[in-house]
Formats: sequence, C-alpha cells, structure tokens
Amino acid sequence: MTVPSIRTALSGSISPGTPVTVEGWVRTRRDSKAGFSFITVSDGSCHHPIQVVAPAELQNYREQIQKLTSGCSVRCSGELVESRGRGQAYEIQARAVEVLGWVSDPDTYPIQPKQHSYEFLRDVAHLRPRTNTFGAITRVRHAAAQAIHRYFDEHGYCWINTPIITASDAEGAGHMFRVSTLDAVNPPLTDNGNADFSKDFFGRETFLTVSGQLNVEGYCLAMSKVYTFGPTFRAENSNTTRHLAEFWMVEPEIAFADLTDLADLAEDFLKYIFRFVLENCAEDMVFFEKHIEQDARTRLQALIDSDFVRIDYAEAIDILAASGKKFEFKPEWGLDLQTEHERFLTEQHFGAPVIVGNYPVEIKAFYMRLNDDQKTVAALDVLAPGIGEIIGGSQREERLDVLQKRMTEMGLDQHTYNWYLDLRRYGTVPHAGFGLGFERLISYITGMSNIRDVIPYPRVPGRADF
RNA sequence: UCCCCGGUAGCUCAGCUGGUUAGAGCGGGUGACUGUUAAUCACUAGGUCGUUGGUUCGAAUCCGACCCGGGGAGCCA
Repeated sequence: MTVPSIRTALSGSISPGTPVTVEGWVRTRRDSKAGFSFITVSDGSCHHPIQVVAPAELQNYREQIQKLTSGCSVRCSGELVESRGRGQAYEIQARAVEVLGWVSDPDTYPIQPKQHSYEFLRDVAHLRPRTNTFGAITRVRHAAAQAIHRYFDEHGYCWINTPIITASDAEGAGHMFRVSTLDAVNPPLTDNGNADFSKDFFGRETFLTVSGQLNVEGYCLAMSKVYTFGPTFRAENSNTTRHLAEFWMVEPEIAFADLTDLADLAEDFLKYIFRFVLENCAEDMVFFEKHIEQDARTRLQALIDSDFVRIDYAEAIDILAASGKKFEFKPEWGLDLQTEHERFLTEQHFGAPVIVGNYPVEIKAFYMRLNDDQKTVAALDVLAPGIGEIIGGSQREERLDVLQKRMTEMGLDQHTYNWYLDLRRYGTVPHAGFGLGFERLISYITGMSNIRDVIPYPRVPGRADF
C-alpha cells in the first residue's frame, strides 16, 4: 500500500486498481442514499482535492463517516479507480476511512466551503492555509523561493546569511526594533539617566536588521556574486497594503558591476522567477486568474516576453510634467516620485514594468554612488503595475573619499561604519546591488492586493497574533 | 501618523430618513432525495446589533468618546 500525495494520486502516474492510502483534511461530505458517501479530501499538495467514495458497508459508516464535517482529518485506504462521475479523472474506492481528528465544534469551525473575506481569514491565520486561495498562495510562495535560489545558484552566486541582530543603526532604511535583555521596567542607568546599554547582552545597543546589504557587501568583495534571502524588520508605523513590519527580502550584490549590469540582473532575475512559477504552478495560476485577478497569467507572460522600460529620473519627471495629468503633488526635479507618479508611469504611460535610474543625490542613501554630474546617484527603482516599487537598488560608492564626504554631510558616525569603509580601503571595486521585497513579488504574481495575505503570519503595527 | 469608510447570527450581508416579536443565504442539527461534486428540497436551533455615555416616551437606526477592522497617503521593499 503506497501513501502518495493527492497530487501524485491525481497525476495519472498511478495505474487504476492500485491500492493507495491518502491522508488529509475533509473539505466536504455528500451522502447518497444509494449507499455511500463522497468525501473530498485535501492535503495541500495540489489545488484539487481527491474524492473518496466511502460505501455504507464500512463498519464505521453510520457512527463516523456520516458525521464527518469540513476540517476533520482522515486516512483513507482503498483502490485508486477511474471516476464514474464528472469533475475528476480519478477517485478512491475506500475500504477503510480512519478518522484521525474530529472538528470538536462544527458549528463554529471557521473554514467553510464558501467564500470568506480576507479580513476574516487574517483573524484565523492558523487555519486559512486550508482554503483554496491560501493553499495556492503557499505553493506559489514556495515555488518563487525555489526559483530565487535556483536562479542564483545557476548563475554562480553564493547565498550569504547576514546577521539578523545588528549594531549599526541609521542604515537609512527607517526605524528599527530594539533587541535587548535589559529589564524594561528598571534598566541600569548611565550617569545621564539613560538606559546603560553597555550592560546589555552584547555590551552595546542592538537592533533587528533593516537590510543585510552592508554586511553582504563584505562578502561581495571576496566572492564576487552573492545574495541574501532572509527576514527583515522595519519598525515604521506603516499601515498600507504593501508594508509589513517583518518581511523577507532578497538582496543580490555583484562586484565589478555598474548600474546597467544591475538593471540587466533585475530584469533577467524577475523574468526567470515568473517563468518558473508559470511552469511549476500552472494549476494555481489558473486559479488566481479565475478568482483573484483576471489577467494573472497573461500579465506575467507579457512581462516575460517584453523588454523592461528603462528611463532616467530626469526623463520620468519630464514625462510626468508633459502628461497634462493633474497630480496631487506636482512632479518636480529634486523631489521623490510620489506613488501617484509611479503608478502613472508604470500603469498608464508605459503599461509595463519601468526601471527608473539616477535619482537626485539629496533624496537617496549615503552608500549610493555619486554620478559625474555631482547631482545624481546611480540608483534604480523597478516599478511594477499594481504594486509600485518592487525593487530598489544602486551602484555603491566605492571611492573612499567620496563616501566619507557623503557620510559627513549626512551626519553619520564614521566610527560605527569603520569596517564598511575598510572595504573601500582594501581592494575596492565597483559593485552594485538591489533589494527585492519577497512579499511584494508574491503579491504581484498572485494578484493578491494586500501584502498581509501573502505571508503566513503577518506582523503589522498593533498586531503580532499567532 | 494623517484622511476617508465600516463593525448586525459561526461566515457573507440586508435592515439604518428612530416605532411592536431583528431578516436572508451559506454553515450546524434533523429528515427526504440523489454517482454526488461549494449537490438539491423541507424543517430546526442560533443574535446584550463593537464598547460606553448621551438625545428621546422609544435607539441596530441620531450624536460624542473609545476600541477594532478596511481602503487611501506618507515612510519604503
């Protein structure tokens, strides 16, 4: 007796008549007076549940099988047979249905075979993977993660696990979560009356990382092609459909590379992931197309087939100014692009992903490379329709003197970043990298409009349930 | 943090220009029927209308405060 996944059982690779056992959770049960019940069972391995035909002759038919409700866990053994009904090619003619776990109160079991609101499902985040939608999201998320690792592996990158606890604050990416073992109520105090972090676990003030970039640059200037893929934390009070306090970020960093190389990487990389997901999650993508976003697949395919638009920030400003469109904020050189501007460019003007490059130096981080015009830095954002900024990156400032000057201008403590400056003192090379928000990528692929629905247990201001 | 919108049964929602016992569908229970497939049909149970003050003879309905949720903006990935 084999115990295949439901995916395997339905794949056609097992010949009819083979004895099999499937294990999973009941979606629905329908009784027939002709003397049997239909039980649809799902195990997460694929979109479709398998139909189990349980005959009334089974010894626990009246006592147990007829009392199965949504959510019960079962182990069903029998023969895999070609289905006599429509809707599935194969089903299981059961010889035994063992109930592993009952639903103690079917009346209040939250997951019903019906449409639920996403808001409600967020309140039952531990049970929502049992729904069609979240099963599909979970499989796509997994496939995308696999695609990322594969892409980098095939292209000679090393995966670098940068630290989650960091001492460098003010990395320029927003507020950080403090990591401390000090007594929160009565911390040891300095003479000034402030908390004395020299008595803390690490002997200094520490935080959760907002980016692995600075650390990974060290490995880049040794291994040439590297990337990080791990959790990232931002203590921003952001309440939007595209921000999380805890999210996963992918940060490739390449040596001997400039902004054009980086843009090439971003485009090739995204296309690879989309191709991989379309091929490996075809069934789930059809589901998204049917129920979440009508052009979920065609949108990805069009993107794979097309060249990304590449423009400079200055051109973007010109296009916006010449559009004749009334923006709430007037586009003006020197100011950052507003969400409405980004949306106009990617959704209306180009109708495609747009890579915007070379932003004014004043609005970008200290480590971005100063261009020869002294006015702009070699930074880029990849804007995607419906999501906005999905990637942000730059060529890094590799010249020690220029970097030090910028740090001074921005009031950064060079002592803290001494190790980072070492990378410019000892064998510096041009290098570049970007950050890709993994959940934004999943949002884009699936068409799920709220980022809280593409991560298993979302952390946002005021909520850290589960 | 700011600006809008919302909170009525386990879920999705109607009721909201104040007026008797608060409704439907799904889900649950019972029964009928059927190789069914988010089955169908009948019956049935289930609600301190987010909380708290106020206005009123009377509040789910009007007003204030608070709590929670959603959307948009900013910050950004």
